[in-house]
Order: sequence, then structure tokens, then C-alpha cells
Amino acid sequence: MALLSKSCVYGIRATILLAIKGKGEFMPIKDIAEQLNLSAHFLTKILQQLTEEGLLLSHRGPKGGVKFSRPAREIKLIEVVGAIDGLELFEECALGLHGCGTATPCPLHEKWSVHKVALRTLFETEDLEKLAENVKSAGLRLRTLSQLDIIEFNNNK
Amino acid sequence: MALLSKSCVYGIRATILLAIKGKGEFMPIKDIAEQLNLSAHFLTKILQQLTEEGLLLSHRGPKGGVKFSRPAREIKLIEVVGAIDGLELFEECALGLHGCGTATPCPLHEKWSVHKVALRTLFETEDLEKLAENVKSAGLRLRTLSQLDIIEFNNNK
DNA sequence: TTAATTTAGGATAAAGGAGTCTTCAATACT
DNA sequence: AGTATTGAAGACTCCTTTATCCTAAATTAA
Repeated sequence: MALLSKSCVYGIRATILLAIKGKGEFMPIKDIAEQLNLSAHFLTKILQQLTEEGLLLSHRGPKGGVKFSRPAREIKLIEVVGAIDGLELFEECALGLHGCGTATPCPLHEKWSVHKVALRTLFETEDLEKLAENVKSAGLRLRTLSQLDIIEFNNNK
Repeated sequence: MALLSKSCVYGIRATILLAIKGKGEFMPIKDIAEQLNLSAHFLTKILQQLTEEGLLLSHRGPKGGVKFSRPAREIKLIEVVGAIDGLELFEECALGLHGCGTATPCPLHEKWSVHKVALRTLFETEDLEKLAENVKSAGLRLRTLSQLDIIEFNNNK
């Protein structure tokens, strides 16, 4: 099991790229998909969820695409995750026991709660602008590809 | 997304129950399944994985069932998770980027690494005997059911 | 107005997760 | 020997995830 679904990590990668390259303009999903080496059709469906949640604005036709509805600085990672995967990860019992809590805890409740809060805080603290700056300043990665490809990507970012 | 698959949480609940009630004897999977309100067939498949991994011993026929191959104290939660879900959760990049690491990190690498290690340590530290003791001493839950059902379960544990 | 561009939305399909059911093999007990 | 019990193993179903592809609708620009 992964922490996040594929759709979710695609959504995160796409929004970070948008924060890096968007510059307030609508950016075509096809361009985002190409730069991240993802299926444009699939990414379109994922970003539609972010549009429906109000994180993105979309515009059809030439000069169309998607852009943030608010400054990237104000969009926290947890909003992207919540729109795609939901908040179950940050809210539910590790043993999947409905109703687990301080009143009727599962045997892992106390320990897992601590990590759950810490994890939630991480996702509530990181925003898309900050992550974009990380990528820009340190040349960090957004793609799974060969080393050469990473270099090429960093050069024309 | 949940932290662990359903199979995995069923496996964890079952092994904790086994640690509570097993007493060194083979315990029929059907009994475990009934007490946890799970499908016996499905639980059989899950526990087979633990048998294949060497965590459990199984025995067919009357007086058969499953029991631990080692003292429950020595079986860490991460072994159960590893046998069912694999260790991806404790090893992989949060953004699903293959090869993410200190050399070629993703924008979340530094932060997620810390949590990943902490989470791994939790699962490496908790053992089945300890979790069983938690349940026994504090009357904690292993089932998702009505309040009445919880009481009934605790009374004849 | 026409053509090109771009998101929206639906149909379809492959793969895996979750769960059920049936049969087979091993074992204990009479 | 025969029977009941129990895990092992496979077939099968249902649902969700992860896609792919096609068409429709909106929009821009010539």
C-alpha cells in the first residue's frame, strides 16, 4: 500500500508544476501532462476534481487550461489530497475500526493518533508555492525518469 | 486512501486475537473469524500469507488451526504488515517517484522521510503480545460493531 | 462563420482488491 | 475403515483504480 493513490500524487505533481510554471495564466493540461510524462486524458479527470473543489479554475478553448483560484501560497497540500483521496488517512483508525477514539480505542489508537496528527500537520503546513520554491531552488524532482531526463527537465524549468 | 489494506488490518486484528486467546494451541481460523465478525474463507486466505511468511504455523483437521511460530512478543507489527501489504509504505517516496532519495529528492522528500522513519519505528516497536496486553488490560477494541457488542466481547474475552 | 484549441463527460477496458463458494488434502477420532 | 473437521487452493463475482479513447461543448482567432 502506498500512502497516497496514483491519482493523488499525479494531482500533487501537477499542481506543483503549475505553481512553478503557471504564472497566473491558464496552463493547458496537455502541457502539464507532457512535462510530467503523464496521460493528458487521465490528468484532465484528476484536475477536474480540483476544479470541482474550487482549488483550480478552468477555461476551455485556445488560451485555455487551468490555474489556481487562489495564490499557490494559500493552497495547502492537504486540500489537494482531500479533494482526490479524501481525508480518511488523517482521520481514521489504523486498524480500520469505525468509531475508534478515546472512548472506545483500538490497541493502536494512542500511538497512531500521535503520528496521524503529525502527518496531518505536515500536509496542512506545506503549501504549493513552498513546494514549488523547493523545486526551483534545489532542482528537485517531479518526475520518475532516467537521470538524463531529470537533467533536461531541470535545465529548462 | 487508508494507511493499510483491509486484508492487512484483518490480519493484524486476527493475530492480536490469536495472541489473546491462542495460548500456544492451534486455534481454528473459523473461530477467529467468528469472534472478529469476518468471513472465515477470506481470513483463511489472509492468514495463509502469514503462514507462507513463517509467522504462523498451520495444522489441518480436527484440533487444527493456526498458532504463532514464535512467541507473540517477538513478532512485530511490521512483520504482519510486510507479509500482507509489503513495506512500500515505510520505504517509498510520498509522491511515488521511483528513485527519490537524498541524491535526487522530490520536493517532499526531507519532510516525509522523517515521518516515514517514525512510522516505521512504531510498527517495528509494537509486538503482538504487547498489543494483546493492551486489549486485555484496558478492554480495548478489535471489532467494529455496536456498543453492546463491544461489551459482550470484552466480557467473555 | 469557420477552424483550431481546449476542457467536460461518457464509454470502455485492464488490473487489482475484496469477498464468496466449491473442492481437495490432511488429520483426528471413533 | 469411515467420518467429521480444518486449512489449502482455485474458480468466480463484484467493485474500484487506473487508465484509454471518442465525442460534445466552449472559446479564441482568423
